[in-house]
Amino acid sequence: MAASDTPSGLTPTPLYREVQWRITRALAAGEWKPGEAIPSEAELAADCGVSIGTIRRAVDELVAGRILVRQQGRGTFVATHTEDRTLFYFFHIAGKDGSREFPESELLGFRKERSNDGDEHDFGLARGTRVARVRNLLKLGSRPVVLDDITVPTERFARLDESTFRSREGTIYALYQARYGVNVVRIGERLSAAHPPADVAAILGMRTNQPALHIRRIAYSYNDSPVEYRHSWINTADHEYLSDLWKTAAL
Amino acid sequence: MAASDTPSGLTPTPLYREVQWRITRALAAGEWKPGEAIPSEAELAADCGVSIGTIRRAVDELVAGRILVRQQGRGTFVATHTEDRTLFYFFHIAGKDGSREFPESELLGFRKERSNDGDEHDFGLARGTRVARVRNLLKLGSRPVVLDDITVPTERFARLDESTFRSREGTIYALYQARYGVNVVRIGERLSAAHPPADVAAILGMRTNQPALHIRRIAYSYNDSPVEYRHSWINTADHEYLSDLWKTAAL
DNA sequence: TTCGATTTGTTCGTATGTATT
DNA sequence: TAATACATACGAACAAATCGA
Repeated sequence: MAASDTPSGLTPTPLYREVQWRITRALAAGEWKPGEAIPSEAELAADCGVSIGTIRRAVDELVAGRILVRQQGRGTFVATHTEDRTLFYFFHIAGKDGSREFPESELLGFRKERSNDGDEHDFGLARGTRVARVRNLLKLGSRPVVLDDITVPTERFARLDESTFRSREGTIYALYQARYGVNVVRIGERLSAAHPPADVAAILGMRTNQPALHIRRIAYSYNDSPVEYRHSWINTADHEYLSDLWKTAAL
Repeated sequence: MAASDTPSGLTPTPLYREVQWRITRALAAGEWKPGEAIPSEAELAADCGVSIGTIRRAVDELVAGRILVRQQGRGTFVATHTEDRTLFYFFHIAGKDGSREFPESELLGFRKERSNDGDEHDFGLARGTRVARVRNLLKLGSRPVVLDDITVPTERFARLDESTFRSREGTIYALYQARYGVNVVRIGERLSAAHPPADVAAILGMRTNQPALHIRRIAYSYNDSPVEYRHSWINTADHEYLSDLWKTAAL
């Protein structure tokens, strides 16, 4: 690999980071699809003209970032949105009794329109962008707990429509991944407490003078490019939001 | 290092993990104090009878878990509770305008007593344990935002008293670390929305029918041993709770 | 200021073990 | 069984940062 990017005077970028970049770019370009194996370490080493150790070092960080998954004897794979992964990294709601289950999903609304001042204010999304609006309810133990109002710019999602959403199997991010090649790898969330709007309260079986948890979420794909925006309302009568599930492996 | 722990039939524990264990035990035993350097990689390698590469592998995970900090040319150090670290890993409140500042702290109460049913229910802390109760207010921009009700078993904190708390410099975790050798390395938090109790509302300048963010926090030291329990109430009129500041380095 | 010793950071190479197909 | 792929471990060499003589 050409040791090109040395921004004059500064210390040169380590080889393993250049390799990491290269892999990330290939991932973003859809060169290897979710669920597929990427080339073996030996192959990558040959392609990049570096040692296997350097490849491992590059892949290590992508594995830590849950972008790739290694399996001894099989290969290294592009991470997919399985239920397990969702439950652990993208769904932070648990029962106050400690229960941790996968939610049922119910599509309540779908429409297409242009983004407005609210989107710009809440998420920094430029006004006038073509977006789809999705209202989705999540139930736990057959009771409504989370209401998601999703805004997704349609640019990266060709021919996104209601039936696609309604007939999907698995999670919404799995749909993005399988159908549109958009891979959500990280989310950022900002939480506050507030009284829910009347329509939301009605859906969640709350009164409007009861406190609810409100979340603004931005979902990112490779290279921290944002792909989806969400307002969530959560009835925390019997459930909680978990933060720092961490346990960074480090005993 | 003796390859002892091979639970019969299962794959043997990797060497680097045994080394990691050994380092963690030494840390927990206070062999190296926060801020101090641990022995050099070459030294550790000699002591443990393994190669430097294996030492690096062991230390890598501890660095990822923010238990150790490496500095090229200087050495590897036990992490300390600086303001920067606190702001990033243990204080998740930011202004809705995006501002991120270090809070002022004000001690509102201190007493010692025995733990009760509430502690057992909320945190699984055994009844009748000797604990200190600390009420601490955090202000942002000179306005009250977070009220912490802290419960800490006094077993690991010899001669903990109010004046120690009041006259401390820096954060509470820095106090634990500097004065009692107790190093908080990880926290787990559970969030919900609720109406604040009257006394809390008064302190935070809220009405009791306004929604507030409530957090149950458990702070852990090495080996996931819990050292402190906390109830926090947050006025989210102008502030939010940030989750997944992540950016796991993985571009 | 210079220099040398120390320490971590990067890269390479090799050998062997374990899991999968 | 054999081939493939990742996992572990060792060693060597040099680069870069730090610090004290």
